[in-house]
Amino acid sequence: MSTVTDLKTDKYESNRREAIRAAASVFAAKGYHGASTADIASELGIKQGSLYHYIKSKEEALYEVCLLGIEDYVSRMKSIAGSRQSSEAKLLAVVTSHLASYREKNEAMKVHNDERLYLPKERRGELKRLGTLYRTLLEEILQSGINAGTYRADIDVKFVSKTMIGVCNSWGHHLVRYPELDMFEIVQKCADYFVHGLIETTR
Amino acid sequence: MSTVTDLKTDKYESNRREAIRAAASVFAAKGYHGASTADIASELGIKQGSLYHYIKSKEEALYEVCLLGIEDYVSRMKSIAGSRQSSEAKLLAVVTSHLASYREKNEAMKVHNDERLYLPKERRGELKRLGTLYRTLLEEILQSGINAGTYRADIDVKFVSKTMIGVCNSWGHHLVRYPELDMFEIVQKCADYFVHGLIETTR
DNA sequence: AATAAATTCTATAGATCTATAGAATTTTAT
DNA sequence: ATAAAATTCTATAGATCTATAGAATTTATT
Repeated sequence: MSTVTDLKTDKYESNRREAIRAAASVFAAKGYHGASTADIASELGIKQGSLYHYIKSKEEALYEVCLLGIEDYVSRMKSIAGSRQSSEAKLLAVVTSHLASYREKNEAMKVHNDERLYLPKERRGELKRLGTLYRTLLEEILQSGINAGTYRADIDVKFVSKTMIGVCNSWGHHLVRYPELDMFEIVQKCADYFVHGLIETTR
Repeated sequence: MSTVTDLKTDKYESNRREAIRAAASVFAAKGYHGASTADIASELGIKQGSLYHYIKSKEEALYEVCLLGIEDYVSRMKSIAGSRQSSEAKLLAVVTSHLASYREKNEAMKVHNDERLYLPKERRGELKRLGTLYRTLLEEILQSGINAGTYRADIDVKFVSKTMIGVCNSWGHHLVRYPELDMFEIVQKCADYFVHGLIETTR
């Protein structure tokens, strides 16, 4: 009996997830305001009005997309941060995870970064919490690299972490827009560049 | 007589520029699709319909804003690239110019970066040309640094230039959003980080 | 097969929003 | 001061677009 109820619920939930993914795709392509609920419905092969069986409002859809975009990305960061590796290995893993996130669930990530500010402030609390958590964990990785003597003691970890996130998002956009780009090549170059910079040294 | 005509023309042109600037401000705050022509008119203190005395369409306004956003920014790059300084000095100047551009005409720059893809492709030719020119000039600066032995010979100049532009745009966004940020501090840190990276070296 | 529940559809109210036309007003030129 | 030109306004046609209500249809249960 409970099995029956669960099955029904599961189907609804799975349809709902489909709807959120369709919204992600449409928002990523046209922007939140440029996209219509008819576009989303059309992506799902249903009529505009039917969409409201799964979402309460267009804004709710945006919120769900943004959450989807950042959640698994933060959880990956958590497991990297908690792992036993060198700071350098962690950094490489972070960049890989960040760019892979764009490649795999690219639309939701993009929407999170480009459109979340269109949500009313009251609705951004959880997103902000997750974003800050992500950056804090990255800062800790950097700090431990400094403590280990691998990285320069005079770097501003907050500045560097924000810069790295900016770089990853920038390349993430390129990856979404140009599917022919080789993700691993970019990851490699980013990590190398983050660590060694431009300058010629005797290594 | 021609003076008279010129004066009139000048006034119209100056009003038109005002309208473009208002559009920049509104597009930056609400996004192209989220902003209405009524918003722009209201910023100017006129009625929605009156706006069309100065622009042919909302899309034309977006185009003009994007052009405004990138033009002077490219011309500054030209003069830096053509100047007689070391590659390192040029790089610092580029970052300064890029971020200052955000600080001064911040809205148009932001709109260029965030909204230009909403223009139909046919209308993006000139913008693309200017953007590519900018990147090419940056690549030349990097290459001359390599040739001079200052920078590592094994860096991918195209990759690095794109990354730098990404970083500048990312910090540009922060600068627009948080006016309390110290631009010169960020410029300094970016330049340092670009060149030296994270790694501890005996310098 | 009959009944209940879930899903989708149609139709629409009520707000937009862009662009235009022509009238009213303000500014400039004679 | 009068005429001409430029600017702004009002009003509106014609397209949107979101969200809802209730009917029709499909799917699941007994």
